[in-house]
Amino acid sequence: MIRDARVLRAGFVPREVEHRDAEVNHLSSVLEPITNGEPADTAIVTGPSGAGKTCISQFVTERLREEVLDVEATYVNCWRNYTRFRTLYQILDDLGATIDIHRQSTPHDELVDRLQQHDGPRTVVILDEVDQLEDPSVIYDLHSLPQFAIICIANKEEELFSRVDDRLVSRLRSSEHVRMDKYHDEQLYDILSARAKWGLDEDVIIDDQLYRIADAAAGDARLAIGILRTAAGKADRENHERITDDILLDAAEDARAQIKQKSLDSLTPHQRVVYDVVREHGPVGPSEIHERYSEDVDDPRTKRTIRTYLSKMEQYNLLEAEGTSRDREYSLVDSAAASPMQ
DNA sequence: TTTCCACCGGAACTTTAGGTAA
DNA sequence: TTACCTAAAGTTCCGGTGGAAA
Repeated sequence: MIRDARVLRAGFVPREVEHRDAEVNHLSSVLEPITNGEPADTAIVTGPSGAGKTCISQFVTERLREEVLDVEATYVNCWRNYTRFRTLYQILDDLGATIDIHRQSTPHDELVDRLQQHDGPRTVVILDEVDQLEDPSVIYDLHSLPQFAIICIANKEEELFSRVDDRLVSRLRSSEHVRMDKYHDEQLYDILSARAKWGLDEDVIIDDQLYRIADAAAGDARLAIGILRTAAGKADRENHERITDDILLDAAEDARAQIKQKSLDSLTPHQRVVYDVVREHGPVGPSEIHERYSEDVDDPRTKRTIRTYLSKMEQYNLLEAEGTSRDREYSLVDSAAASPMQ
């Protein structure tokens, strides 16, 4: 049933990108100077989740590396590498320059120095989910190094700009912006159809089912491909010749649950207790959350720390807050209710 | 309209934990 | 072993905001 599982994986970069010609050309033109050995401008790629931001950034970078011999590329997910240290470390690690760097005893400045001294080929640095950085000054660090071309990927440019200081805002505003919208259902259908063509045997899934996945994913290509992957995997395990409607229904729920579980796995034990309090008692106010949380753990953190946890979980789209002041209440985000499979 | 107070989040400070070097 | 260094996590303090009550 599954002809090529790679095609259905989340991080797969296709040979051809569907419906993003303008954005691909725009980003390619920003990186163009690199082909002549000159420094390139910083690019900012913005758009909603699943709009193909990471995909086109990697696609353009890959294509550049095919054209030019002396170009390196490195990818950093700033959600997982959210501190300045981890981001810089990840880049140095990709360049093979971290042998004698240690997490606790190497100062930040030494990592920047190390990057400055990097005398290898010009390097494209893709900073994905850059709005998740705790300390965005790392963008400034990289911006000042001409041998690195930076692609900053974020959901909303306002959120990115609101978190950086003035000197960086003025620099980023003069950067090239590539703005991307959600995919339409027809476009999502084309993407799914191409993935199904290369990844699955013939007649495993019918057009109507692909349209329903596109509809349920509501413009999010990552979710759409996730549903297709989950459905194909389940049908394969259960020895079906084709994907049935029941399998598709389950896959839509599973794909959403997997995305949520990924966020839950990144929580610390204390954060998890806070999440569970909201899950069991929400909608619930901050005072009650702290009260119940304090009953459930041996060494409770302060209210201020809990506020930081809550705000982090809001960013992860695990919780949502209503009200602005004394009427503030937190509850779980019900992602499944957003766009159920028909 | 004023006052009270829960809540938010920035800034500065402290504690913790892991690593180095003598 | 110990003194010292650093990043990360947590705490304290405090000004701003906005809903509720006087």
